[in-house]
Amino acid sequence: MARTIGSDGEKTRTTIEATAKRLIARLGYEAMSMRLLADEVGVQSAAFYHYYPNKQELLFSLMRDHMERLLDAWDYESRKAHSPLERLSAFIRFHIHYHVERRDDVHIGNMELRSLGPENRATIVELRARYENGLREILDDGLDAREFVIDDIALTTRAIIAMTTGINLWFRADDRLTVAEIAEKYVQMGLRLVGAKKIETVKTGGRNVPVGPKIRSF
Amino acid sequence: MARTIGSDGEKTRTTIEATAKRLIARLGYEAMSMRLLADEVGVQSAAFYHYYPNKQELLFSLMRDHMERLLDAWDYESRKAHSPLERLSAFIRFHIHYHVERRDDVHIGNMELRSLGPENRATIVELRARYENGLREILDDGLDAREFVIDDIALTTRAIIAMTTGINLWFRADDRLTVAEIAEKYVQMGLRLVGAKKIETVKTGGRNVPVGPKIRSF
DNA sequence: GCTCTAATAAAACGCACGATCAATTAATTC
DNA sequence: GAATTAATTGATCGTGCGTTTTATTAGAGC
Repeated sequence: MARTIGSDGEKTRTTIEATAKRLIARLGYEAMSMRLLADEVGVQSAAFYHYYPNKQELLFSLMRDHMERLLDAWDYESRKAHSPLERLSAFIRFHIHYHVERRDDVHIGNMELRSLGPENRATIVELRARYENGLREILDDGLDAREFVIDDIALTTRAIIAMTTGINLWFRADDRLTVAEIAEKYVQMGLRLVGAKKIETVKTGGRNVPVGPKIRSF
Repeated sequence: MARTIGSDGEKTRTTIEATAKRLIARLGYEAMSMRLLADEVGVQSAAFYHYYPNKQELLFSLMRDHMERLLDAWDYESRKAHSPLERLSAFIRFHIHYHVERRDDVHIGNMELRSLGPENRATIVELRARYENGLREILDDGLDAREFVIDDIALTTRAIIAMTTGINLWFRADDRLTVAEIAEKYVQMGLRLVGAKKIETVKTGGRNVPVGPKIRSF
């Protein structure tokens, strides 16, 4: 046998990517063999090399695509909020929702940096830094506007990223809290961390809109 | 050749453990071959099996020993502090110092859970939960004593653990801040997170001793 | 100094790995 | 409907894996 009936390159490529994500997230890149991947996809292992030159390139492609989608999504989302306080809340909500809903991507992004070659690793590290800078800018602006009280912006940035990303380590869909509830609790913790107070909001047309006068912490 | 001059079981065992830690932390468990390990230790790969039944048992042993040392160390350290506020500060300081000074152990503990078999994994997960409970109890007590304002103890516990453990992702010894300075900044962030205020302390005989009356947040 | 045990070397086992190659068939194009 | 291109198989390559077996030597105990 050779080409199979109903075979479709685009479909196979998509299946390979989805399956690889699942397997790498569960087993780790090194532990996922090309034979297992091919089995799960339902093709011979040689078919893979029609789509990628090698295993490493697949990993890199998955990680880079994830980071680019993440940056695009935040870029789009960040336009909706304006004051530093709103923007920080929006960032935390966005980060949590995006990460919890893409566990495999995020897990691979966090665990498999070391499985990348030096050049590929550098590319991903740079994309991560760019994402982190999105948060850093918010804290900077909030400090300038005297809305936040922050001792060390770099550390606070990392602390907020770490504590929110950490949710994936324990969150299960059948947890006592929904993602949205968890996100709100983390927004509160984040606001505490930067010395701001939680503002009251109402849902208006699917958006959270602040109520009452702007609160300054001092 | 067989047994070599000056060979000493205890010394070889120690070298194997130290080398394995280094290699697993850098390359990952799956990516570290027994031949490389043996090469770095300076023996033939067969010699390893005089000390461990297999590769998996080595990993489990490293992870379990690390967790037991961690629990013992905190058990000892925790006796020194008394009020919830002091205890939380002590926990954060301890956690950061211990983790930054044992990067390889911690990295393996965080990254290689999935490389363990189901039973071994369960054992380590239980030890981790026990450690986390140490922090949870502090938050519980602080809430009971009205010293802390916490919305959700479970989440706050995880947030503090995540943000402090995250330091290892970026800290380098030649950073602009020393470990001690970083620890103090995280203590402040931790206290903010639980709605407490940082207490002034003086160094007295190597210990941090609070100054002035106890501060209540309400 | 002999005996016993601890610590290793050297070689090899069977297997699974990532990757390649030639052959073959389905789908597409003209 | 022939020619071309896309998609895949099946077999195989060389390599490196974790582990085992056997033999051998160094050190410890009496």
